[in-house]
Amino acid sequence: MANEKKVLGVLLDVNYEDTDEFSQIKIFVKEKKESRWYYDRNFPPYLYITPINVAQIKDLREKVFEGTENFSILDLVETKKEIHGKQVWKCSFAKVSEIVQARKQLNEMGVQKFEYDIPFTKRYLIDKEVFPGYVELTVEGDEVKTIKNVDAEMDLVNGAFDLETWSGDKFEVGREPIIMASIVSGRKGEVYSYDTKKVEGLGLVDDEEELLKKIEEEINKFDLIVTYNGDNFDFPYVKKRGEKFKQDFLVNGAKIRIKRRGLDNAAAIKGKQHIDAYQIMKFMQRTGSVNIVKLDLENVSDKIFGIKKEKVYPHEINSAWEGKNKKDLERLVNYNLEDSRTTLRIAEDFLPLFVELSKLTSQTLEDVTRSSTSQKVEDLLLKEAYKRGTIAPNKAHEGEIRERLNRSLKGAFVKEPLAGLHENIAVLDFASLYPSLIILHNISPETLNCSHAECKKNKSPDGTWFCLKEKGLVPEILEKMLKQRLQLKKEYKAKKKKGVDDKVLFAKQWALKIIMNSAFGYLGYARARWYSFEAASAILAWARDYIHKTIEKAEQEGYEVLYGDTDSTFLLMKDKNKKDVEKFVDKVNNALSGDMELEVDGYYKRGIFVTKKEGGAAKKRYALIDEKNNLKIVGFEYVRRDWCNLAKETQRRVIELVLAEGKPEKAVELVREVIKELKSGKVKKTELSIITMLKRKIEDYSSTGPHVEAAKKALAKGKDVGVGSLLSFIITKNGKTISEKAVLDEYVSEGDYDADYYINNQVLPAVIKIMRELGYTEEDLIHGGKQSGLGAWM
DNA sequence: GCGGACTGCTTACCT
DNA sequence: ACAGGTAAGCAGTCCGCG
Repeated sequence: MANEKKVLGVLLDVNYEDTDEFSQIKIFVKEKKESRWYYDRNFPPYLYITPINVAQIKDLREKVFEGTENFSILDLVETKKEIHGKQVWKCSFAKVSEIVQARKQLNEMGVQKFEYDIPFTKRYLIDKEVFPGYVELTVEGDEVKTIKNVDAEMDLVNGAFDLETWSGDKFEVGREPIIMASIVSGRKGEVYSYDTKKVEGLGLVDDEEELLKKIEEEINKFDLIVTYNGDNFDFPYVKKRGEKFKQDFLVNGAKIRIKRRGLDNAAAIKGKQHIDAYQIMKFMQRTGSVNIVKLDLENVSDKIFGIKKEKVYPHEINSAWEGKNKKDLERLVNYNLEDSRTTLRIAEDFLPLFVELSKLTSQTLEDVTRSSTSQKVEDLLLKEAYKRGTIAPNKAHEGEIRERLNRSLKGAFVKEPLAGLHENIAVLDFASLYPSLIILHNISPETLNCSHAECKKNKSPDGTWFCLKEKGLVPEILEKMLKQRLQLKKEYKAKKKKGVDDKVLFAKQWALKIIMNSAFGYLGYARARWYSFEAASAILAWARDYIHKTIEKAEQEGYEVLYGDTDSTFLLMKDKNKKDVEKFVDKVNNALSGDMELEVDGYYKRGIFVTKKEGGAAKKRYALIDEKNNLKIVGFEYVRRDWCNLAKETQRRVIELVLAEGKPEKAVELVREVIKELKSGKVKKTELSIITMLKRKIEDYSSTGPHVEAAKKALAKGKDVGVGSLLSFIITKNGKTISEKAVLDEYVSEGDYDADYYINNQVLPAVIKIMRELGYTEEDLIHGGKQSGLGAWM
């Protein structure tokens, strides 16, 4: 074509808009010199149907084609695809809205429909087999003719902003003025305000309206705009304040859209990507990649970057801004700036991971930083299913979901440990157990109980079997991913040896790991398109089988098996050494298929398992120490946020004294010191706070524990405690029951705590379970018994 | 009327 | 709003106790 030209740039955003006649895809591409929208007017929305017979097709054509309904079918063509043994037809429409209309009509006609609820922009990326990132386009004017990804580094401008607002007596988005804002990009950082004093590093503008304009101007320069909770705070705030001044806050020439996303909001900006770093942190927390008690910027900065950050509390903001005290104003300016800096840093640290997740799932960064792991798995499956030419299963209706939820899966096997102190422990585990099982046994919804007699060889311990002739969708994808990840890990290690820490390589393998590890959960997730009770159940049955057999073999080799959970086996080495253990692992692996691999997770010189309250040894709770004296504490109070710091820290030190030094007498001494300290009334609030999440609305609790009662009291004082908030409370002296005594720590004065509670319900229980295994009783801890050693008694 | 045993509800953890 | 398995605290109730 004469007017065709090639364009290289970064595909940043995908949208669509309606003309009078049709819906058109528009994509935002950042080129070297300019950024602009291109349109694809040759991609109509569509769905699939399986008509019952020829008459029905004719009927569809006649009745519907001519627009006798409030929609018209653009095209109705036969495809080579099949579902449930029926021929599939592709039915296209001019507008997205017509699909919604047609769905009703098709229901009435009794025509089965598929893939009718895939968002149009998602559909586009799937069908074009393209993901957000570097692309090469051929265009004619503003029209996209072809699009494909090319391998190149993205060159985007990232920037963060953060608002400070006047702190009124009621917290409501947009209610009070914005009084300060910081904007950071690269090393550059600026803070703006008005109506206040001049201090170092603070730029002054005329008024709030000017401040809004300034923010608008600055963030328009960015491709990726980063905030911390901008979905629910910063963006809705500037939007509301803009409306108040009858001056819409515009980014890229468009208003900010606050979209509903499940139970949450998301602030979307056309042609740019809004990255909410708080959503990133929540995702990292959910997937267990980080474990931070509270996800405020101070904690995140400290725990992720090791940088302490000073907080300015809401009640300090107003007077600081008024500027009576220059120091306070400077503190506020610095706080505002550091919030943006930390925010940008979080985004830049984790963005490589999300870029890779975006490539895998073909979703924009905006989506991939906000979607759940199950959504990511589903996006990947939709994409890969399209490539294979298979039709995606429909989403289940509520009734079906309820039925699915009624069936519960039998889970993994957990061996009851041997309680007590143990020496020389080897921990073995299966590498990526569930993905390996899925690949090895070709477990997928569509390979279940196939009709070939010979596939019954591949029978799971719970009786179902999986096809051996055709590779299933899920195992096919996982196999590719597993191989790729192994390769990436190898490359990463090789580079690291040369002193290069390749963050992109690391992110690539990390993204694969996250998706692979979620595949099993996805199959058992009631709302999944590819839900399969039988597949999930078979995976678990095989997993139980493998760990049982591993334990059995170890015992045959003369090991005593201390403990095991799901994919791990703890061996007592006794007279055996590391070489023996490795030999045993090799032997097991030789008997296994190549897809399965048992590995040595680590060797530990000592470890402790404890006795449960009601007798028997506690599962999922233990502590280990290796040759280098690294402590690994699992499941105990120490790792739980709903125990106070004092109890947790005392427990850690007791474990350390017992495992590293073998000095229980010192532990007794320590505990007695702590008790004395508690009795003195001098222990600080920060040591006594217990953190518990309010998981539902207050009125929905049938049993109100301490955190609920503390929330009630706070609510009465006008504090906003909503579902999902982390409550930090203290057991005070006032009240009868523990719940009555519970008060949020911000309302408690230093020294007002129930020492008996903290001794008997926090410190002692956390510590006695360890000491009991060494023969100590609660009495010994309180009164300092056994200091002279056991010998004196015996 | 009191204390221990037990139950149900609740949360956070492990793999 | 990915799965099940697990421990344990707290509130409330039951039970036995002349």
